[in-house]
Amino acid sequence: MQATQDTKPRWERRKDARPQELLAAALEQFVERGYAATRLEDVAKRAGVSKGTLYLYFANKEELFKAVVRENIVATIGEAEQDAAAFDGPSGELLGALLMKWWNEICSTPLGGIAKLMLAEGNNFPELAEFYNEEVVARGSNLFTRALERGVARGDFRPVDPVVMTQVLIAPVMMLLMWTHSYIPTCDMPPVEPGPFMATFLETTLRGLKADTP
Amino acid sequence: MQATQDTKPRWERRKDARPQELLAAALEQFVERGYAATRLEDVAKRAGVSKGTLYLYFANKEELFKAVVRENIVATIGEAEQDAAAFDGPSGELLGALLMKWWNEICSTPLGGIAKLMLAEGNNFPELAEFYNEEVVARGSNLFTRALERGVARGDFRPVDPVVMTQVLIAPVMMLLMWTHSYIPTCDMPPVEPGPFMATFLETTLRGLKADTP
Amino acid sequence: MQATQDTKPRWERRKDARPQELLAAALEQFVERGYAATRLEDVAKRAGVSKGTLYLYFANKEELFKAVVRENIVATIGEAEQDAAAFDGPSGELLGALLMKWWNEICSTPLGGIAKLMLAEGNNFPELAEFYNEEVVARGSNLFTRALERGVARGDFRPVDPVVMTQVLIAPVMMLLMWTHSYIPTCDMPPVEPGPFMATFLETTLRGLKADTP
Amino acid sequence: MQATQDTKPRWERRKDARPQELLAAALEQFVERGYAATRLEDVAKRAGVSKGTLYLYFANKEELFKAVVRENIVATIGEAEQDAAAFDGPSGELLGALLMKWWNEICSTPLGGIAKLMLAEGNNFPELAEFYNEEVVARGSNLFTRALERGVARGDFRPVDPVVMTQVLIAPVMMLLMWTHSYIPTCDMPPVEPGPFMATFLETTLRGLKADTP
DNA sequence: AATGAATGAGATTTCATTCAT
DNA sequence: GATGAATGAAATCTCATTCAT
Repeated sequence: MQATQDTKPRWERRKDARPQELLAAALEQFVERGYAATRLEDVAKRAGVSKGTLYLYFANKEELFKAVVRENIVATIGEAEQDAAAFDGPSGELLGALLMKWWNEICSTPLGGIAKLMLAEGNNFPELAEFYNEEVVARGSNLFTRALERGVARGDFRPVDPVVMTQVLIAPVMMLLMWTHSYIPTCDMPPVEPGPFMATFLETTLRGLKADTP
Repeated sequence: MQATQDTKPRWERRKDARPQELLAAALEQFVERGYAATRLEDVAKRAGVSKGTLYLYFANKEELFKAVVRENIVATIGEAEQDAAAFDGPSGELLGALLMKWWNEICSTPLGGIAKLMLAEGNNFPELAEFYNEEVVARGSNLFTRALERGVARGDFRPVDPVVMTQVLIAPVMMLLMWTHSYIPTCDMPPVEPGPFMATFLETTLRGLKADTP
Repeated sequence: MQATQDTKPRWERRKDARPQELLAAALEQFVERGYAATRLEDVAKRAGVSKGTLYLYFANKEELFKAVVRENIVATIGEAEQDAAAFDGPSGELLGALLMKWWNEICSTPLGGIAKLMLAEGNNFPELAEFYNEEVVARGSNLFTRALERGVARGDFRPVDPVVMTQVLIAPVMMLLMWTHSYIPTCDMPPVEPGPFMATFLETTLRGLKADTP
Repeated sequence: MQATQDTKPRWERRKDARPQELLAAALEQFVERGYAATRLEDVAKRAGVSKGTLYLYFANKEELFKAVVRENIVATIGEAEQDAAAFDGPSGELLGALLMKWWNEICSTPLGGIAKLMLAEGNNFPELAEFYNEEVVARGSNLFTRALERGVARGDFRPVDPVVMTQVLIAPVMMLLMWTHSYIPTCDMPPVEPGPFMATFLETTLRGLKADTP
């Protein structure tokens, strides 16, 4: 099992691994510096290759970025969709679970930096914005909207507009993400601590959503 | 004519008048394109002057940006501090008033674009970030934290950590601001509408903050 | 008259002259190296300016090239059109005059290098080819075709297809142009000498065109 | 099977076979795109081998090009030299036959593209130009010059300078070749059609060459 | 012999900043 | 004070050539 069944010569295994290494380096660099400010040479240097090598695998900066998104984010959304469909219990719990999973598996990881970046630079790169909205934002929002509809239908929640409420729910987490990936940590501000923030937010919001008891 | 009621020497009055136009143009351009992507040539064109003229009044791009912030945002915060100190009534109302004022007078105006920009690009320009935190973020947050402390002290609110709760309160408005100034409006997503968003958010949060009734 | 009526300061006169200097440098460089092999840095160096300066006057390499063509060639064609319209005499003379003028004023000058370049590289730059055909080739060919039609109509020439004959007439001059602007002069081949070539060609062709005498 | 009727050692036979495919691919690519614009990767792809393989057979791009010329053009010239020596008849016919053969067997085939390319890019690649002139241009021109000398000596042609007249004869065919392999066919110009062009050219030129009848 | 991943010099283009007028 | 022409460093992308396997 641990003995190598891999019969390929080393350099060929290297070739297979190369795109992953480049994508990892690109993710780090994009998150650290943003899209426009990321120089492909730095991505290359981080991956330990030359500028030219990047172009063997990705046609240009834009395609590199899209590949990072596809590789890292799109996949995760599918899982969450299945989790939500399978859930059976009070809607407050479903909502809390979705939000925590979203936070823990995407927002708090380097991937969160991608979301920040899109919000920050989407205006200047319309094609990327469109791509990101279709592949990520639209599908992600849906998850929460459906959970809210379920909650209202079951009487778990007071009646709210599920689309607007989705935005209200998403906003604090997105903002926590923005702060986490922004200059804030390096400043003398009282730092935003994800644990207490999420707890306070959830407690407050789920209380605020609860159906009025007569 | 040459007698001056204005105590400033003449060249300084001139120096006072011209920068206003430059700052207005710079604000618009920074909001539209972000800090890094703003070309000084476009700022100059918008102000109807030459590129060189900008350098007569501002040492470089960074100083121009700082001047924009000082000119537009710092002043407004003082007012709000006074309003809050003078308020006498239920803390829920105070909080709601502060949040709405913040939204209406800053976030929803072009100035909101500056906040977005700092969040988005602060990492790449640490000196700007530090400046902005000291002059804007720190003083602004304080307002909300004190209102929360007042509410808890008066028994208007259930006991919460006022610093964390400040972050939870600020987050959705900041996020609304991000969305308002981002690519979202141009996409096929259901648009985020400030009115319903703020209403839903306030209703939900103030309910969630209310002291438990025995 | 020779005292300067020009009231502009020197640098401003320089500004007006600048585009001309750049176009002259570009013409030389394009002719010497071809379109693709011309580096804008070399054009700049030849004009004694920096790379960036070129972009103050021409949006990119393609526009620079088009400007060279417009500035130098398009104008000359208009003149020839008027000359031809005004001509009154035997068609053989008209044809000879047109061919000699074409050779003397365009083909044998650096401008001939542009024609060579288009023939050589047009395939790789379709937009340039289209531009050049519309502005130069189409209008130029017309001149000869009309002169041939006139000659046949007047009985100066035996009946020939004027379009095909235009091509046959143009071909040797074009080829002389190609040779003149090609590597040939630097080789140990017997050089092609324009004077005898044109004389021999005209003599032969005009004899061949003459209407049969009964 | 292993007994060889072929006297060459085995590795040399192999080395003989493979290059043919590479040369064919290189010819096509050079003709299609020119020398400088031809990427060795495309040549390799066309030949169905890897880029590295090219370097096993040809030291570099330049040697590859020379091999293409040797392989395809140099051989053909020898044949024509023999045909001309054996010809017995009126010099007009000989000249016509040589020109038509040249057109049909070289110029109108892909090989014509090589001639175009040399004329177009020779300036930028002096070593190639020298090589091409020695191997191709000099020997080719000779054929026509000798036929003209023969015609003048026999009284078939009026007295002309055979070297200059060679250039005048060659020029239209070369030009037809240039047009055939240039952007012209793709333009809205009246296309140059080889059949009528050659007929018109030959008719006109042979008439123009004919000795004056007393 | 054959591969194809990797390299790095070099080309076009952009833009904050300077400075002669 | 005001101008805007000029600069040159830096970013993206290309491709002939090399070399480990």
